[in-house]
Amino acid sequence: MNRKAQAAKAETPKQTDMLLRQFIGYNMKRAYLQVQEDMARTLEPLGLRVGTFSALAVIMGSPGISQTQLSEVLNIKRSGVVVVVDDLERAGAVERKPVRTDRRAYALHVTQEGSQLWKRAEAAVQAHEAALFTDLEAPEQRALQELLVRAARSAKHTREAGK
Amino acid sequence: MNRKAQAAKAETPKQTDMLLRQFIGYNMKRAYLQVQEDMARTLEPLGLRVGTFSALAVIMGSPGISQTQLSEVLNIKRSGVVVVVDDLERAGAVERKPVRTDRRAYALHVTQEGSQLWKRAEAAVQAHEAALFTDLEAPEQRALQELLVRAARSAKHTREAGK
DNA sequence: TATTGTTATACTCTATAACTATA
DNA sequence: TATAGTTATAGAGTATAACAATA
Repeated sequence: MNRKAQAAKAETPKQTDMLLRQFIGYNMKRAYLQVQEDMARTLEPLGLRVGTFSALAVIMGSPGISQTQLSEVLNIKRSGVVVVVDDLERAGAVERKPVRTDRRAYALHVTQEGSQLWKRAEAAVQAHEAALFTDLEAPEQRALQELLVRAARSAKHTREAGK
Repeated sequence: MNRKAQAAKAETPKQTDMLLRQFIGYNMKRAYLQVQEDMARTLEPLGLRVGTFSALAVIMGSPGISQTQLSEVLNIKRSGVVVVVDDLERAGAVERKPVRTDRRAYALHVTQEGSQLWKRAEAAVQAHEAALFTDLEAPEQRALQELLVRAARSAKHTREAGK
């Protein structure tokens, strides 16, 4: 890229998206995409993607959970869970154990290897988020957390009420 | 779904994702996905998707913008812009006008029809966000807005510094 | 040589639908 | 009949790479 093009690029951020900035949804999208891209890069060296990282976390926190339950927590379809669990099982992080009371279902468990992987991944993401949000004071980060949770809940309620 | 399954589903929200809730990125994702789904439904009757809505807004705010500039604002590749602009042009909302000084480029302009479409879409999304976030007081909504903008900026700075 | 818009192609994530084996 | 997991397939959104026209 030549000097002229670089200069033009540097000038671009003069808010050509002014009409969009008024929308919470738009700002959510921009913030999310920024963060998610970095998240993926942080997890890659550990052999995880955002989806497998999330699944590993849920199975860690709820040993014995079924794939159907996992699909509800992660808000994806059962068919999508198969791929994610296949991936984690191939990596030796998770096991499908038979359920005595229901031979159709699997109980998902994190292996010892998976447990260690989780610890490393959790620490990596914690460190990464700490670095990522240095421009926000700790109370501001907590405020953001709370507002995001409440916004998601509000949106969910509104949708479910409007059926 | 029978009664037993419904009961099980109703019980599910006992925070099996506890280990994920600590991460801002996770809460951003959940909130964003909730909102984006509703956004898409709001725009559908107007013949718009989230991507074409955003592009229309930017072209409204920056008449004569080129496709390359648009790709930078929207954070997508030039090849992706072609599809979006094709869509808006087919709908009669946007025109590609030749640029005298550069015969390779197009200057994008919103037609009168497109301008009216934008007004309807803007009002629809405003109304929808107002309904969606009723659980948040107006000052909280503003605080969320500001924190999202700063979080995105912080993440961007961190990434660019870490090259 | 570099850039604009374009096309063709591929990849990721997710959804839908049909299937099996159990319940 | 209904459910758990699976498979095959398709769609949306985006990326990469190569191209013609123009700078």
